[in-house]
Amino acid sequence: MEEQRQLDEYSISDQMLEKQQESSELVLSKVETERIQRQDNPKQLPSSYFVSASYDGKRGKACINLYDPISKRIYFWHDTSKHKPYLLTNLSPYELDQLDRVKSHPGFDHFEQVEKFDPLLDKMVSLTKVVARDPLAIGGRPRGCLREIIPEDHAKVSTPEQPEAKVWEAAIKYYQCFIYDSHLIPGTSYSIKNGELIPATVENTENIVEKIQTTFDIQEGEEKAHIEQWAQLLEYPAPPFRRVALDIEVFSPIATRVPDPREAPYPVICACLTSKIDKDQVLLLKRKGVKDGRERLPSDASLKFFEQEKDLIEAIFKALWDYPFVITFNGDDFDLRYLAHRAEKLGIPRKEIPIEVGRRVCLLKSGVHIDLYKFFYNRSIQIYAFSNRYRDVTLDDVGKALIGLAKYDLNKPFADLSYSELARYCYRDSEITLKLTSFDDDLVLKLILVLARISKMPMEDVSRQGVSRWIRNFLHFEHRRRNFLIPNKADIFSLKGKTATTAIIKGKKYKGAIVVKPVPGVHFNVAVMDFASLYPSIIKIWNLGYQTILCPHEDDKDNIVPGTPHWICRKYKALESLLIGSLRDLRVNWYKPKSKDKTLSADVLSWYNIIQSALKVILNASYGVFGAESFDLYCPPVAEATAAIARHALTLIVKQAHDLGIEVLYGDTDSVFLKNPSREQIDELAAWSSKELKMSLDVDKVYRYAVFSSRKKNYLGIFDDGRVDVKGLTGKKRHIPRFIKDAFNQMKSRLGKVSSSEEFESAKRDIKKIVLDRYMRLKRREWENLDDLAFHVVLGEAPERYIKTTPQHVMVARMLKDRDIEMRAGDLVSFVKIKPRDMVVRNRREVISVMPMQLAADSDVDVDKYVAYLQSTFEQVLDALGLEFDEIIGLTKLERFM
DNA sequence: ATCTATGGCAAGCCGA
DNA sequence: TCGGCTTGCCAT
Repeated sequence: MEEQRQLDEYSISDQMLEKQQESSELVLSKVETERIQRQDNPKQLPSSYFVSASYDGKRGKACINLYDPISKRIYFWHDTSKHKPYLLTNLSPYELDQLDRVKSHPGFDHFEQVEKFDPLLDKMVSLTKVVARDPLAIGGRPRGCLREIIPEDHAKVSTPEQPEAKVWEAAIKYYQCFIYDSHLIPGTSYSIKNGELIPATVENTENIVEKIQTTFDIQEGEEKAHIEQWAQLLEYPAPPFRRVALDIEVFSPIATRVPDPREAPYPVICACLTSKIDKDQVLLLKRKGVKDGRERLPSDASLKFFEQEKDLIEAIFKALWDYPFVITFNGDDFDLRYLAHRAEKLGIPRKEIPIEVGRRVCLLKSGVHIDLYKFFYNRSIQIYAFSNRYRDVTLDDVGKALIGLAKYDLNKPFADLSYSELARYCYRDSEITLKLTSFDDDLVLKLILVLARISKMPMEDVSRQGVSRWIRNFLHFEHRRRNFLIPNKADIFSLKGKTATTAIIKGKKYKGAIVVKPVPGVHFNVAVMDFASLYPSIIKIWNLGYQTILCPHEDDKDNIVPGTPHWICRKYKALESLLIGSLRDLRVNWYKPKSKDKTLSADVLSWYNIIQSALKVILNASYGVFGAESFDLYCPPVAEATAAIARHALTLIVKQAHDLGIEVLYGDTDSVFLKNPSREQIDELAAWSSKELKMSLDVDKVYRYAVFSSRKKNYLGIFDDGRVDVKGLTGKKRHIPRFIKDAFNQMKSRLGKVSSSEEFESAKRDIKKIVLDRYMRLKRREWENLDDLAFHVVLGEAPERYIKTTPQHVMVARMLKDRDIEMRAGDLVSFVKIKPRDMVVRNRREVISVMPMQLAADSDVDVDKYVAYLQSTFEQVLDALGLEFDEIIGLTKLERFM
């Protein structure tokens, strides 16, 4: 059966390929029509991945995109049930009847009475479900939708003593609503049998889930059931993704300016489509006066010239119709948007354009578009999935950091490039884009797939939206599954919005973590113990959630969170606690250890590593979202309680360590640094933590020695193998000039070679030499390259938005603007420090002490400023080593006199 | 339209 | 001149 089906699929796709190859022009629409018909609502479909969802306005139905990993095609399935968009309201059908604009609303369908459990009020409530024919009738339009009409109109007809009309669940995207109500899980497989969608199961998965279950035998009831459900999702295999990466280049008369994609005023001059499986395509537009050039393309790419831009674009579109996954870097805002508008301008009919242009996104009509810029821009992804390995979210920087592939350097504008130079440049971009999805066994796409499963979101959304949306959506899913009313943000806040602690930082909502003052000096044999996943553990163990904190039960008011007046419910388990807690357990007790288990095959290891990093990303954000106003279940006391319990736990651990006779050198939030502890002491402390705090405290790392100054969040830790952890020191910050950073790194590697206190003396001598050498080179103005002295600071905002002060990098941006170089929020500004001088900047006289790199000369440099930087950078470490900067350089002054 | 949190350090601006 | 405030970058 299986084989037969495969053959059929392949023969169909082969035929199609041939057809397309026969004549590349005009046939497109015919072929496409045929294909779309075949793709649309097949009566039968073997197990295929639910990758995306949308609302089909023409049919008034939710539409699911299914990716068949065998034929490697996308198929569409439309909802066959009577599911419709709706909202909930406290008005009865009778009351709603009085509101003219409701029943006469063109999108209105009918009323239903429903019972839901309200987690805020802790009781069942009777509500009316107002069902509509299309989602826009519920909300989404600027005016005149039901979610606004109901409260507005009711206020007009009701008496003051009547309760006001409220609506719930009225701002949920329709396809999400459909996913929740139908219990569909994006990222997993479904087959179609006789037109109906059926969940698919994989036998092998079941076995592993069983194994996981036995690991968690200690857990009981609900918790265990959830662990099992998550495990089932996560163990489910991932398909091979058939994909193409696209990059285009557009002509621009002004070299520094990228044409506006909404206008699409100039021709597309080059496009590259890279898949590495099919033949890569380089498409070039013939233009007058352009040289061929000599640069060579990889032999597996095919080069094609077009006389007409329209033909070139149609060739791109052919691929966009064909591939189930299309990868771009900034395609939402540029490539796809430009192509769509340009195509329209050239008279290509709308229905032959494969792109759906949205306000902020560009989606594909027959596939999934992943814009890697959006994905890598996500701070949680940047920090927790890729440990800050890339700094700027540019193709060049991300490419260099993750796959070691940089963009081609261009030293002239596009207009001056030969065909081969242009092709090589564009091809490299598409190559980087593709490889960013394929490295480490398709890590990025699999990560997106796993996140789609957890969050219950389509792959497109999960790759574009932030972690707070992911968390919100799986909580929404759970609410619907249990017939819980999803509360309004305002209601949570008015009932449970007040925090009771004062933050140390001005302007913050509540008090955060503790940092233990470090013991300055050099300490040998330092063990760092930390709580595994502290905040998620607290949320789990203390049953935190908007429902359970400050609950309405009198007899729970004595169940107090230490350090706060808040109390916690004992009667119900909070959904947040349950879901975040079970994800935590799975990561800590299964996926994290398994991802390091050498007995597993490479495939399984890499898959487990993907899962554990997906969990890490979610868990690390899971506390913060409760303190984020943008989060739909915003509940500051939950965040506050989490932080308070963490302070409590850390304080107790520090005290307990002390009682066990261990010296605590330092601690931050969830960690304690222990000086030369014995095995027994470590075990005792860990045992005490499990018993008294119900949290596991493990040895995270051991330093051969650590160097502390008196500053918090500032230290060096040297591992046994000579690697050096540098935390918080100025020498590692990215805005510091390379000239200083280099010296700092020399010191760092020298410290890595020290293995005993006896060896310190010679290391100190070398370090003195390093510092002195830098100092002398500065004084003698002996730097190799002015760039080495550049500071690099990111503009947090647009230059004109700095009102209160004018920081140096902003001054630099303004100086550049006078020379027509525009700097925007997020740009990195590079400058050197100079002796103060008067200058006119933006028509104002200013005293400036900085100079943009573009304008600076060696003679401008204020050497003493750099000496001061050298001093402050090194003092953070010299302090602890018993060295003095002044002495190091003072010595030479004497010597010079002698 | 977009958005997890707070704590800590260094530098520089700017008004008292 | 001092000290509060703003800014950016980092730790967790």
